[in-house]
Amino acid sequence: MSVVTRFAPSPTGFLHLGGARTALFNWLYARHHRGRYLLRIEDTDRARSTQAAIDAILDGLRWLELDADEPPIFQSAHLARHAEIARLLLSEGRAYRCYCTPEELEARRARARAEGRTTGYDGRCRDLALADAPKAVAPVIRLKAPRQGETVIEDAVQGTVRFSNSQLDDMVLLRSDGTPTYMLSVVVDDHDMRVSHIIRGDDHLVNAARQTQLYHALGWPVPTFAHIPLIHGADGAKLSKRHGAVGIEAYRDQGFLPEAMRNYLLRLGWSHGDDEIIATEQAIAWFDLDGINKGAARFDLARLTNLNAHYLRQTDAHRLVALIVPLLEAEGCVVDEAGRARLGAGMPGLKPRATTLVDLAASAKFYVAARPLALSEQAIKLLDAGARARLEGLRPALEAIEVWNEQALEEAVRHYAQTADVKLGQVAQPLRAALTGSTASPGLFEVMAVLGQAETLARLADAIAGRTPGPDLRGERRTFAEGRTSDTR
RNA sequence: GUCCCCUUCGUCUAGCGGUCCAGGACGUCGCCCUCUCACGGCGAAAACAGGGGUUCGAGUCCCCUAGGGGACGCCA
Repeated sequence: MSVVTRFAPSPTGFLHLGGARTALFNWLYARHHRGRYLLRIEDTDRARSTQAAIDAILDGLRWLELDADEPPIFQSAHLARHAEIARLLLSEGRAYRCYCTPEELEARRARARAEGRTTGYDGRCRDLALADAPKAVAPVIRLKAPRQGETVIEDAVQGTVRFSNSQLDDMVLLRSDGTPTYMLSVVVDDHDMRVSHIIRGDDHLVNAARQTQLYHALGWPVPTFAHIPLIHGADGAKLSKRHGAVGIEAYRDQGFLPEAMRNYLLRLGWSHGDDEIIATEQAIAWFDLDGINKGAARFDLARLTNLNAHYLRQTDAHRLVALIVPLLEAEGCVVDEAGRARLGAGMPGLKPRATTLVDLAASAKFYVAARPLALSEQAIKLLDAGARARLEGLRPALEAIEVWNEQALEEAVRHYAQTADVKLGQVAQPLRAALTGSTASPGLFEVMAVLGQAETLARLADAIAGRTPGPDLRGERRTFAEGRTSDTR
């Protein structure tokens, strides 16, 4: 039997982490078995489904590079087929018309709850004679579910889970307006799409039992279920409902790489021994259902950040430059070809210091910033009269360098420090402040080499002369650094 | 309230009856490297929820308790 998996989000919100991981697992499982992975948009709730949500989900999946093997399937396109199946069950006596109104049901539920009884439908219309049916109300069609015995699901993750049929009421298949419910639609679509493995959040575990009853009533083979535990927030509560609209795109905007996200999500609830860094190709080779844990996992931003830093270091300079240039331009930097070249040359020193694309861009900004450079407060403090005098003293040595490379620069600076009888740091730190506007940066000699002789000397001259942009610009710089990390648009 | 699921360091987890006075990773702390900040290297603190069984032997199997989560719609 060939493996067919699907990710079936309802477009009523954004793609959150739990959904992203469900998609990942389905995708990996299909890839591992050389099967097919499909995407189905469950848009049968016309009132709550929105195009914006559909776009957000599609965008998120595209960003994560979880491509489906066929164009997305819209469930709403199959409504007639679903209704037909409901009527088939009705004609076979496996379903029946129920005339209870939503108001009556709600009232009964409230009473049952108050009296401490089960709130499920009591089945009062189950054996209603057609003659006794109220003419005024449009009926729904409910499944005539078994009342005795139990419904057992063999879950690839949860194991054998038993539900007493007395706990499962007669679910609505077709609404009074003739549209199918989710319960009917999933079963029919999964069957029609020949889905072999249903991998989804374990909030669907009880649904699996009800759907199993439906499969039985239809005489269709039951697919393999794999209910994966939910992802909880750092506070231990369900992620999707209590953590607002943290769509996957928020992580993209915060500067995370899709491969880091995939690795993080993969290890949340699934493991392969002690392996932590698992590239996607390796994940495809290793992924299986019995590596999935049963307990819920909490989201840990520190871990995601660490993984992201790792993948950032693995990424070549060219791609990183392409990724941060838009961020730099959004901050008003003009990045021309020379700027790109500088950024690319500076990447080896920038990469190990960054954790996200956003802070990579922030720390790379000095390479493409216009002169005179904005200085951080600490940098300004560092460039006191004494420091500027030292820079002045160093200047001739730098001007005299003919082959401008790291080695020559290091020799020149160290030699100056020695002759001036000061520690290297007393020259290096002011120099760093002058060249980068900051007290922390990649290695100084690398910075100078990348900047080039002309730019280096020009920035040096600015610092010695005390030229800085106005305080308003410095304020803007701070806004840049702080604003990006908390930006969640 | 009813039903279902879960419970190993702060977090993600390894462990599928003896090799576990419980291993790895992130985070934290210390040291080293060092022109700053990182990277990196070395090291430290840190967990089997509690109680009963079963067994020669239990983190591993069973039961109970506690705690956590999920589901109970003419939503999906």
